Amino acid sequence: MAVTIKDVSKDASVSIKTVSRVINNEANVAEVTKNKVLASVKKLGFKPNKSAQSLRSKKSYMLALLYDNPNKSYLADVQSGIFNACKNTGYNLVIQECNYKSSKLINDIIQFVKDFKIDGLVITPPLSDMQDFLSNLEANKIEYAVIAPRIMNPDSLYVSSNDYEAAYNLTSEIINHRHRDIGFIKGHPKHSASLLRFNGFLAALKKHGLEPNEQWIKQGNFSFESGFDAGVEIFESSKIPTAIFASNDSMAAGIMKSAQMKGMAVPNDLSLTGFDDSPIAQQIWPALTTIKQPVQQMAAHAARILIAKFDGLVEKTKSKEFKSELVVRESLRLL
Amino acid sequence: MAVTIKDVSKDASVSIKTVSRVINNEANVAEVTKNKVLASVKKLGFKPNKSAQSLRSKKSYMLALLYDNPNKSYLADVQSGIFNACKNTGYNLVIQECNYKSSKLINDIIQFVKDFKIDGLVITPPLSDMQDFLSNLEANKIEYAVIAPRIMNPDSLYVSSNDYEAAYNLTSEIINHRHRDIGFIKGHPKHSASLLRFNGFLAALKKHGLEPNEQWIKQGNFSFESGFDAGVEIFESSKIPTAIFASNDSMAAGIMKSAQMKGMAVPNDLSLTGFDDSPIAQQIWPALTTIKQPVQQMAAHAARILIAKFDGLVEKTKSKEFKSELVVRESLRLL
DNA sequence: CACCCTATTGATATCGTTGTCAAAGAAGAT
DNA sequence: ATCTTCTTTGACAACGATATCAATAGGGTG
Repeated sequence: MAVTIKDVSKDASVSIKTVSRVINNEANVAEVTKNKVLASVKKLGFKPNKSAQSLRSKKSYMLALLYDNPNKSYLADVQSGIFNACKNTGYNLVIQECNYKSSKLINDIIQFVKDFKIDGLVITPPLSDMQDFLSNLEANKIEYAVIAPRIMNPDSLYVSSNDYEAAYNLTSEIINHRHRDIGFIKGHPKHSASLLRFNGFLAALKKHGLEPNEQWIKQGNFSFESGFDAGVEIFESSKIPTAIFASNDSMAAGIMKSAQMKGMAVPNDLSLTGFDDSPIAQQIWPALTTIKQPVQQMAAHAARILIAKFDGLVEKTKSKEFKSELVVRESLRLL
Repeated sequence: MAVTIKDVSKDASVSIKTVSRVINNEANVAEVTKNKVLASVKKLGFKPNKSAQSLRSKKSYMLALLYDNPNKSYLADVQSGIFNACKNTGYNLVIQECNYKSSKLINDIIQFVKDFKIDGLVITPPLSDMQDFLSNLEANKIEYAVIAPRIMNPDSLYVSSNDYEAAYNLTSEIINHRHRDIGFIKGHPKHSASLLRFNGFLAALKKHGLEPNEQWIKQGNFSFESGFDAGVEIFESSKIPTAIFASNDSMAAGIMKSAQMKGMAVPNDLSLTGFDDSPIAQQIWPALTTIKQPVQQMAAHAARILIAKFDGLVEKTKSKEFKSELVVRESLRLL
């Protein structure tokens, strides 16, 4: 039989309510009493029963991760980050796959949150950019934190990265390698990061007095296949760029495959850069020059600010922008 | 306020205990009563409160996935499979990363299961092959199902795949492409699949009257890097094989990278095959000939047999071996 | 010194289920 | 017709925590 609050109260010779006060860090408990109780808690190895707490307090101690993202590596990192943040907080994570195109989405999610009494949601792109979805959550008083949203409302909980700046820097790096004819593969149109990366790219071109060439700018969706298709199209153009900036690594890998199938060698015939520093960046040859994002840390932070929002025990934490860094590998060469 | 069992009991004019009986599918409820209750349940949209159930019945309705596996894609598939199996069963999944080398492992896990009152564990390789770990779980009366264990105890819950047979077939396919000099990269030594695949390879060689060449047989650990290193070593040999069978796709990708760095082209200078049909198999060029395993389905089945074991409601399900299939792509060529 | 206020503590109700046990009725045995 | 057994049902306790509210003690104020 496990140790209950009753055992602790007996051992510490106080009422169960006082024990409850101590473990919930409530105000107005005398220091002596508190220490006495804490000693008993430790001595007996008491752990509050989650179900009982949950039943009485109407909290589930569960977060849910909402995603509609085919990128397994990204998802794994996000999950892993959240799990780390949850450790020792008493919170747990459930994972909910969504379809961002579904018209029932918002109702399904509200139902899901109600059914499982989820305390809060961590929301990843592209869901994090669907304003009506988010306002709907708010209208239903559902707590959430978003990862990489388009609009960073200072009142809301979010984590973001400096996509614009990073894309600007990466583009500058390409230009510094004397490339002038640079293609660009856009990311998923619903992800705010796509626009930020594209704008960073355009700004860097402008800064260096270069004009974007529409023929070399293709719409992708962050998938390997979309990169491959974009590559095929670009290589059919009359003139071929000397470098291509793909908005993520999977698409860069897709382009590389299409280039190799055309008989072109990277980086000799074509320089290539990605974004995210996902595992594939190093698993192809030549390895990709890319931008490394602290995805795990971002996800962990999202979970932390969310928990902090509704859990008095936890230290308050704020929304934050994370910095990413340039990783130089072989896929980009000096012209 | 949510609908409770009390509301249903009023609506159906029966006692709460009878409602409880119906929702738990207990015996000895008259058909008429049952239907009456079910009608009320549906009408009111009643969902039992998990916390209350859990508190009273001492079940958590939670499974845990134990893993120590660096392969994100594999892990994502396993998770996804389990989540699918959990849907509509009322069970949930928590994920617990482990370190199979840790001496505290078993104690940590037992503590974890006790703390969270986990109903059952789904265990992936290499943990699924640690006999003392598993016996220890049994001694502590912890329910578990293993994925791809070395020893398939008919009394235990497991799912497996036909690794031996698949490796045999894939090797035969290589030999049918007229290769005689075939290298092999072993998988992680603690994974039972590694041995099965290697044995399947050896058996096929033998069947076709070929001798394995020790120089071309390298120990890997399923990681990209280990494949890369094995490739580097092999290509330093006096004689180079015409084909290499890597025990998984990541290692095959590693070999491909090392080959390309040496200036060798796949499949012209070297044929290459993988195993698992993970995303990377198609994200490199040329795409890998490999073995497709139904990982998601296997994981889902593992969850189902586990739930069936301790949940009377769910249909009984048995341990099962899944069949994998050969996927022919460009990385293997006819000599 | 009487009064009020605040800090501290505890007794008991409560959350929404399932478990225990007994009662009532139906069916079968003698 | 009576006794036994089985099926069906419900009243109420219990799970282990938090919430409510009242009681007590100590300190400050006029």
